[in-house]
Amino acid sequence: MTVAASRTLANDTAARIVAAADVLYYARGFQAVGMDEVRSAAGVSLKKLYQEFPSKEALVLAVLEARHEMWESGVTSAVSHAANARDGLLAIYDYLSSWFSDESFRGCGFINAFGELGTVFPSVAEMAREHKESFQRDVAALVARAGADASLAPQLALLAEGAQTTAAISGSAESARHARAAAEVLIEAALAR
Amino acid sequence: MTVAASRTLANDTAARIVAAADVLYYARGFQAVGMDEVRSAAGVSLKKLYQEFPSKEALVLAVLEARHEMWESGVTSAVSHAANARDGLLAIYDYLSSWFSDESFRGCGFINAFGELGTVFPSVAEMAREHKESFQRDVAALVARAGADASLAPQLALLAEGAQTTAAISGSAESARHARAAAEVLIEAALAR
DNA sequence: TGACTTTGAGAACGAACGTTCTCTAGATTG
DNA sequence: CAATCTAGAGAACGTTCGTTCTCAAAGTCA
Repeated sequence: MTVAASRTLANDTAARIVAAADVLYYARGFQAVGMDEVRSAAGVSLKKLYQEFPSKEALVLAVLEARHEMWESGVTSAVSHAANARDGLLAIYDYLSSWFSDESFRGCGFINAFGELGTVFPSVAEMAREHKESFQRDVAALVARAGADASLAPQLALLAEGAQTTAAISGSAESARHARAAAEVLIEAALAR
Repeated sequence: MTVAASRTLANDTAARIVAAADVLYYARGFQAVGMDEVRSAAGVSLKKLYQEFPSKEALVLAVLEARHEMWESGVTSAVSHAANARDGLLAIYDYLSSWFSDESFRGCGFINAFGELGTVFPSVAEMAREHKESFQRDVAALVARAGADASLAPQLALLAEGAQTTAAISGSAESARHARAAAEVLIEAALAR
């Protein structure tokens, strides 16, 4: 077996483990899902699992990393289909709306991870912080492109954050509509100034 | 010992247990704190602990109940010192700001509980839902008193929710300022219509 | 083929947790 | 005082979990 092939195989295995763990962790919480259940869902031996991820903490971090990339590419894709920066900002809330409508939606995985593991694994808290900062930067870039004052960005981000937790707890996707409506008012006011 | 005295004693004991558990649960998470640690912090025997709360689930629910009442009275007090309904709405964000500045602040306890225990204890998920609905009603009542359209209420609530999670993860209280600034714009726009 | 390495299945281990049980010392009551 | 009840301290129990270890089967290569 060539080096390239073995690396691909290893990545495939790791990706399969991460995908299985992500579904379980997100649906039921990190502490409620044991390594043995991940092993079973991923169809892999416990030895291989610990070979790819030397501890549960490492696996959790890999899952969050993958989740961050999924989020980032989802937002980027939604924004890129908009005609201009203003519509791009609003597209974020449409993206949220479709996410909230997904049957498996259970809030922001990073907020959940922060609350559950933030104190026991500081690395998890830091990863959540990085994820949120990354989103803030994305919004700030769009706000700048739209020609609005920079203070608009954290306000729009707050609406997105609030919509996520509200949708999770209420079980309804309507918070995305409310967030979008509020964002429209804030953007209009910022552009009129 | 009279019936009244024994009831008071029982309530004192229960309140002490709840207060100790609240501090521990909020600071470190529910699953990270065992019954024995609660027992030790409350200075009570394990037998008495289980006599007051027959299970950890019951204790968690009592802690959330107490947290809800603290939140409710804090908001009510902050709002009541405002000159009018509009200022009352803004006072909510000032209240959040002072809460975020507290060293022990670690996000909304209900959001944390929902993420950590929502799937294993449906009663916890329902309690979080009730808490958030209660807040929505409070905001809606203020919005009505201010004479603004009812659609403003969920928008203002989203800002408050977003500020809480953002403050928790970022470790900064500035999200309360951003939320307040956005709320001012939304309220002004709603009243001008 | 035959020696050696790798792998998978799952048993095993040590720790932690929620909950219950035991035992003893002190309080209560007739 | 003697008999009975209560309550506290913590041992014990059964389970779960993260992690490691065992052992036999399969694969590799000279």
